Amino acid sequence: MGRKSLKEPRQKEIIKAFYKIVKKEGLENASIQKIAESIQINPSLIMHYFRSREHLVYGLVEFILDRWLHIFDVKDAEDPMDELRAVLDNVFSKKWNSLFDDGTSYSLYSLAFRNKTIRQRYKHLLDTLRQRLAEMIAACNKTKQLTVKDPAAAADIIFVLVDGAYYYLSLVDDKAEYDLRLAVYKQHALKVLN
Amino acid sequence: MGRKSLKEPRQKEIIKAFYKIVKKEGLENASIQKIAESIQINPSLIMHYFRSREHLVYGLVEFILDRWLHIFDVKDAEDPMDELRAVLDNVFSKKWNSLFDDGTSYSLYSLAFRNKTIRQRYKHLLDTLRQRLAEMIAACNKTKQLTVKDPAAAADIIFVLVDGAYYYLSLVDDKAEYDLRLAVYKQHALKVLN
DNA sequence: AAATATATTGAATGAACGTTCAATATATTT
DNA sequence: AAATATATTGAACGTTCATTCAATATATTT
Repeated sequence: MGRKSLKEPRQKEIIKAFYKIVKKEGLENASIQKIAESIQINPSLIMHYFRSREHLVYGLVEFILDRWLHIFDVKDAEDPMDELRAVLDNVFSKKWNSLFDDGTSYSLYSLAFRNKTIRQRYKHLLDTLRQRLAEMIAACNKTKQLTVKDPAAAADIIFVLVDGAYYYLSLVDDKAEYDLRLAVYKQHALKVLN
Repeated sequence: MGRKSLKEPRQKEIIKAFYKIVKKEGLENASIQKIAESIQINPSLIMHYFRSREHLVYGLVEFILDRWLHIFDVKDAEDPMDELRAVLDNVFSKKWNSLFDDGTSYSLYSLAFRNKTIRQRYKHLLDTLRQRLAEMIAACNKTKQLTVKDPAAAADIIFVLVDGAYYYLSLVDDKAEYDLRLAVYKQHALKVLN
C-alpha cells in the first residue's frame, strides 16, 4: 500500500546532476545545494534518497566505475580475435574521452586512499577489467590466433600502458600530438600480444 | 631598514604542515584553520604569506612537483649506464612511496583539469622528466652501451609504464604481490631499452 | 473515502569556511 | 631613541555547508 517508490530513477537523476557539476566545478565544490538547484528540487530531497553526502559520492563512484565496463561493449563476433581488436580499439580511442572526465576520475580515485569502501570498489573494478581482457586473450590462444604465454600478465601490462598513457595524454592539448601518441601506445600494447 | 623577512622559511613551514594534513584528511578537508592550529600560528599569518588558499595550493603543487626530480638524484658515475640503472632503480623502488603520498598526488593532479596554472606546471614537469631520461639514454648510446633508436620515445614509454604501474599498485595492499608486480613492470621497462 | 506509504517542501540548525582589517609586537637601521 | 619594515595576533565578517525535522502533498490500496 501507499505511493510507488521513485527511488531508483530519482537517485540516478541526482547522480547525473552531481556528475555534471563535478565536471564543471570539481568534486569539492559540488554541494548538495548546487545539485538540488540544478534540477530544481529541494536539497532535503537529496538527503532523503542518499543519507549523506558520503553516500552520494558512493553513488557517483558506482556510476563512473560502471562506465569502465563499456569498453567491452563490442559486437559479438565468431572470431575472438576480432572481439579483442575491437576492445583494444575502444580502449585506445576517443571513446575513452567521451566516457570519462579526467578531472572527475582522478578526484574520485584519490578518495580511495582515505576510504576503504571506495578503495575496494576501485580495486575490484581494475581486477575485473584485467581478468576479462585476459579471458579474451586466452580465447585467441585457444583458436591458435595468438600464442601468449601468460594471458593474465599480458592483460595486466596492457592496462598498465592504458592507465599510464592517459595520465600523460590528459594534459596534451594538441590534437595531432594526442592522436600520434595514442597510436604509439596502442602499438606497444599490441606488441605485448606477439 | 625594518625587520628581516621570514617569508621563505615560514612559507615552507606552512606548506609542509599543509601537506601533512592533506595526507591525513584530504585536500578538501585541509583548511587554513587546521594548518594554523597544527603549527600553532594564527590563521591570518597564512593569509599574510599566501594571499589566498588558491596560492597555498600552488605552493603545495610546487613542493610536490619538485620531489619528482629527486628520482634523478644518483651518484655521479663515469659510466652513464650505471647512472641510468640507478635512476630506474629509484623509479621502480620503495623510494617512490617515501617521496609521494598517492592520495595527495591524485588530488592535486585532478586540479590540473580546472586550473590552467597547475595544468601547465604538471605538463612541464612530465616533459622535463621524459627529456632528462631521454638524455641519459642518449648518453648510453654514445658509449655504445645501448643502441636505442629513439631515446625520446623510449623514455616516454618508460614513464607511461611508471605512471600506469603506480596507478594499479597504489591499490595493492599485499607487500609480496606489490614487490612482484613492481619487478615485472621494471623488467618491461628495461626491455624497452634493448 | 479512509488508510497509508512515499514524495517533496521549507525552515532552521550550528559549524566551519576563507578572508578582512586594524592593532600590536618585534627586529633592524639610522 | 626614533623610524620603519615585517611578523603576528585577534576579532569580526558574511557565506556556504551538510544535516535535521516537522509539515504538507500525492499516489496507491483497501
